[in-house]
Amino acid sequence: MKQKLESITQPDDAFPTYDEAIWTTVGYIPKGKVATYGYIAALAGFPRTARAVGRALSKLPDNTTIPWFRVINAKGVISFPIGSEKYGCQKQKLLNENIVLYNGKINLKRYHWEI
DNA sequence: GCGTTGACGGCGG
DNA sequence: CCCGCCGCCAACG
Repeated sequence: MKQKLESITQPDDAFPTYDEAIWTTVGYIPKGKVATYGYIAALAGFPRTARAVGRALSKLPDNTTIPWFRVINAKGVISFPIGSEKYGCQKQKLLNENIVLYNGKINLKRYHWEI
């Protein structure tokens, strides 16, 4: 993985596959910060593919080191059914980084990652 | 090729 | 602020 930050903004076939591009980009989200699906898609070089980002993340193995839990939707909400195991898992990982939810929502003004 | 399916986004009501 | 509708787009059957 020799890709550097600059390649995030200028992807041009910098990655072999769409999934690789997404996973790598997600890996750049700093601890304590979050990013929306659409934002990740744009940085990876595939604007308007927010939905596909979720699909790509769903392919990750359970033991992955990629911080998939730092990706939330544009409303600042975890994109899993409230109360589901996945939901609780993601919420816990975020809390571990001091990212708090207020009424189920994360304050994007405060926690969203900006390049 | 075509219709369906999502860990989505934005806008209007 | 909370829906709901519609647009988007990569997989999958």
